Amino acid sequence: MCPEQSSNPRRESGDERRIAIAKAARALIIEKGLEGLRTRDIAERVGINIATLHYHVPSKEALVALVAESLRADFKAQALRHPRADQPGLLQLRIEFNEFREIVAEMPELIGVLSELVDRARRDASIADIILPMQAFWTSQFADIFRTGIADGSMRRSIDPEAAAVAVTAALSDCWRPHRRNQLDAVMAELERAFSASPVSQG
Amino acid sequence: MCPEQSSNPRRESGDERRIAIAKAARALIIEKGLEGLRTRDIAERVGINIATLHYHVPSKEALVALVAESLRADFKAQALRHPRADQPGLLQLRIEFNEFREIVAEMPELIGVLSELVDRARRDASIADIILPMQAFWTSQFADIFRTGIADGSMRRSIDPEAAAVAVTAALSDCWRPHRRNQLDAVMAELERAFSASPVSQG
Amino acid sequence: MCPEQSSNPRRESGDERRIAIAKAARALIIEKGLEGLRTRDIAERVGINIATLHYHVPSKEALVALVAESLRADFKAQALRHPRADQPGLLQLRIEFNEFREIVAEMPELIGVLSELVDRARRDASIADIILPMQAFWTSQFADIFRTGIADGSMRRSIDPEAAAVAVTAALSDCWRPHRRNQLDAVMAELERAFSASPVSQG
Amino acid sequence: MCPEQSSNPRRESGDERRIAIAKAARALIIEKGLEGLRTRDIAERVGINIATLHYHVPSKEALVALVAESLRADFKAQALRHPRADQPGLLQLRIEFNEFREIVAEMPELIGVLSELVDRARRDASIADIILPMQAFWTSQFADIFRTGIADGSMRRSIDPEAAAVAVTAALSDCWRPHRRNQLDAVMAELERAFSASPVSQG
DNA sequence: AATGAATGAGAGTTCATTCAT
DNA sequence: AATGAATGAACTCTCATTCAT
Repeated sequence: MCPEQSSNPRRESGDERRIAIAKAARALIIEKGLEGLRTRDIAERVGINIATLHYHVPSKEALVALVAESLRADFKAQALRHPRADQPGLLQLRIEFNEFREIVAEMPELIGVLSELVDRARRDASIADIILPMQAFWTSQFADIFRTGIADGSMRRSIDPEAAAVAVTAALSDCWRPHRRNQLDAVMAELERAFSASPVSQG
Repeated sequence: MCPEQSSNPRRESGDERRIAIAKAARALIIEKGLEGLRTRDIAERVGINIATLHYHVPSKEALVALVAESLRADFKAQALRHPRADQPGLLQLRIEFNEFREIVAEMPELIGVLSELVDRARRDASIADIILPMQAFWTSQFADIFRTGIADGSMRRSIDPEAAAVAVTAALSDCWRPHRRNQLDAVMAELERAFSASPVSQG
Repeated sequence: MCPEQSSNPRRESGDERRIAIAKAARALIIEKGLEGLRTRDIAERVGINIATLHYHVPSKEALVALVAESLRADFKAQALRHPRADQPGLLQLRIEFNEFREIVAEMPELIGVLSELVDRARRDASIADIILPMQAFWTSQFADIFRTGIADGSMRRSIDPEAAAVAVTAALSDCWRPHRRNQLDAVMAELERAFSASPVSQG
Repeated sequence: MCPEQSSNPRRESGDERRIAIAKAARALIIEKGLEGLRTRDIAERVGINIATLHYHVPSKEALVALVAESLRADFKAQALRHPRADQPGLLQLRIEFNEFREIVAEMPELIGVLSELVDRARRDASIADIILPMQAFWTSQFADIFRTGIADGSMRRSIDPEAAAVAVTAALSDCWRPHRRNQLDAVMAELERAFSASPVSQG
């Protein structure tokens, strides 16, 4: 929230600056959208000159790629925090949902920036190269869970793992949007019921 | 000879021009994205001068609102073509899916422009005023269907109508994107199974 | 000299503006060199906004091409003023020299701008396409004169017309430079002697 | 082991660095022109940091002066290699032409950089101070030759030594340009005929 | 002697908008 | 209703130069 919070020394190493630039860019993408992103705003928020920004990140295209990369790094790091091996599929789904809740809570901009980049990936191949594999990876994680759940009997046998995974990631992405945020829990609960095997609860 | 020749006459009534402008703008939004939309490109495509465009649509903000309005008009028109009263909920869901397939086939840009505007609505209140009600209307249609289906027994009783409706619209919107288009049918089929009452198919 | 001499109305036709832009650009190239040419300086001298300049001439590359074109137009116009058909070669050479003196007097910047563009033509194909033919045309005019002079006996028989033409145009171009200007007449006189047939004056 | 290894050591004496910088600058002036010369490109080619370059050569103006100086040094060295005292003027002219051919062959960039600097000298007094004397020296060498040739009867008596020298240096400079290079021999031959006394060959 | 980081000034270009006709 | 010309504000990017180490 407070852009000048960090010590902000006159001189920092290149890596630190690049990280700070990516962070500022992500915040600004959330505020103004990717199309409203201005290099001068980023520089100002980082506390450096516009020319210094270009020293660290040579072009706006490279800047967006940097943001995409930083997104991927966070995403992977998050994915590694919750091992779910050897657990029933339905439980794994719940774990994954909790993980998503954590992401929304701890890095509220991650999903938002991601969906901006997904949009741009449609028209920008260099973004697509970074973003689409991420999206595919996320989807494939859910597909794996569905396959596990079908096999261990915790999920409905008729599930099409790939199609279900698409539906789930789409729903989660959509619920990230502020006007949907309050429906996140209800949607997650509905998705659990939709894929759960338990015919009992359906009476 | 015929004064109403539609092939780009020098002078057209204001309404005709505004419709042509909205149409050109929608096509360009699909091509270049909302952030890549340029008033000059629209004018060129319509075949008028940039100043003439501003005569008909006073500002870019008004232009985007015009696009949103034209979207709403098409959306409502489409919604009225398929009466579904007095049919089982599950069948209504299928009808709605078919309707979506028609939209994708006949007006492939409608959903794309809509999702661009939904994104922008987050940061632009004047767009939100037009777009969010549309989205809400679309979602509420699905919620109604789910309520009907629960009541008539064609759908799973445990459905949360609002949450399910959000999941469905999110999945459909996501499948509109080119790289998901080929998964549309599979996702629709999966959604039908997910909300259908039939315990038989689940063993 | 006085940049604001002309009436400088608020609005002019595109052609008039383009001519004024080319004129201002030529003057500035003489003052600051082609590498010191700034679009903002041109706009200021013409009395228009920088964006207006870009309205008339879309890019700096196009601007330099415009200057090259304007040079060619002036050059051709000048070439047509002095018919030399049916005269002895040596006399034609004198006429050509007088013509050059007129150019230096009336359009002192023409040769200077030309030689700047010749330099740039070495590294810029789009300039080369316009400038090199001009230079070739100028050289070929002298070669023709030498051929005539050899045939009619007014010039030395051993002349290599092409080589002599190169030497003459090089010498004239060089003498255009301010620090050589005062030697122009002496050099021209020397060139006349160098190619004249009259062995008497040498004997 | 050998501390004076010339293959780009980390630390070199100031003079060596300055020589390397001048050499790199000359090559880059040929490639991109004086207006396309960038200090960063020079540093990169020398293999040093941009700040290090500024340590050795404090400003770009000083850099261009350094190039001019290095040009003068090479020029003088070349001039001393061919003594022509006590020979007929026409033969001296041929020797001088051969010398020019050697320069073009051995240091092809020397004339090119020189003519770039001559252009700039028009607008830059500090360059003019170095370059114009060089040019004057070169011209005066030819003027001396012409005076000798007139005196010893090997050249046409009507020659104006100064004017002829200007014409010759201009022609040679012009023929240095790539698109004229193939005409160099023909132009030199023509110049020899133009100043030779031999009326016999004109027969 | 050398360097990574930083910077002010300024470059060309773009764009929605307005003016005069 | 239409248009060519004009514009202010803002954009990304470049470059010679300087600072701290």
